[in-house]
Amino acid sequence: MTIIPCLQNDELRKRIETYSEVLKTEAHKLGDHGLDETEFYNSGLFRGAIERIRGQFSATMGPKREFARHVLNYMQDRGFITDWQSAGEANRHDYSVTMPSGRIVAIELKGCLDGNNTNIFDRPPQAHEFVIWSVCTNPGANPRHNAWSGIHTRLSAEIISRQERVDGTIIWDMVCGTLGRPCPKIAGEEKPRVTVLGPYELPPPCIYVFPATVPSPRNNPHPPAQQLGDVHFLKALHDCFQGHNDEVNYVDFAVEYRGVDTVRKTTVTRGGAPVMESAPTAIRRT
DNA sequence: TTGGAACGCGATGGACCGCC
DNA sequence: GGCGGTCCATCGCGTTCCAA
Repeated sequence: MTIIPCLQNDELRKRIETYSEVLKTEAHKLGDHGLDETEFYNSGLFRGAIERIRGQFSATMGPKREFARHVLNYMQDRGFITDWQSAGEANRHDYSVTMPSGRIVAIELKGCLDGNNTNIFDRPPQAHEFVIWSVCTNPGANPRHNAWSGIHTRLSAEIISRQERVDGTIIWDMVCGTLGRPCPKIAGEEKPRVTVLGPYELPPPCIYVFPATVPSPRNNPHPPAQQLGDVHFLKALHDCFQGHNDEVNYVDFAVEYRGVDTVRKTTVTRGGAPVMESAPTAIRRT
């Protein structure tokens, strides 16, 4: 068992690696820069161009917000949520959602979860629920690495060290269910659970439910994960997009002191069985 | 010694804001 | 409206640490 059912497309990964090698060795033949091979690779032109393209991809939030807008409108149209609005640039979170129960949910949109940026979040004081939603638009990314890195390496350490509660994480985007990232949850189904939503054809989301309280070595060393129904937005998303109960992931963190270190053990349970468990790993914060 | 995990940093673009 | 500065976002990579 693994932390997330889907996996990196191995063929695509190999093709990316092969192509990037070609690009590195043949790039001087492209364009009209007028440099010979040695001059080209010494000029910084190649490195600069690569960084510029990468930055353009990284900084483009448009398609991610478009995806979230489609999903939230769909949920609102069907009564799973009452209302939603963009939180605006002044706020640290991206969306504020009102549930039929009246609860206010703050949603923070993130990328692939691997990287220090995952740790940049603030739970707004008015939120009854706070959810982090990973929208990874890179079909070549490794979902298993990113899910584990995000939940254990980044979020668990941040939740514990900053005492900031996160109710859950969603790993689900427009690449899910495409050829680049086929969804094992619906593979082989006679009638695949696909929701057609604007330009997207979406399998059920991958949902991770976190504890209701922040773990603390002395007072609260091992709080259990909440039930899905405790986090209204996650339950609504699960129901709206045809999730099965045995597909929901429950995450808990056990913390303790070991010498000068605070260590945490992250456990992910799905379908009643542990699917991933870390060793007790120290939180390093300088 | 080596390989992998953890995590901070670098390079860049986009959004916003104030000033002219 | 255009320009420049600032802040914050992204992902990949480098460094450090530790277990095998």
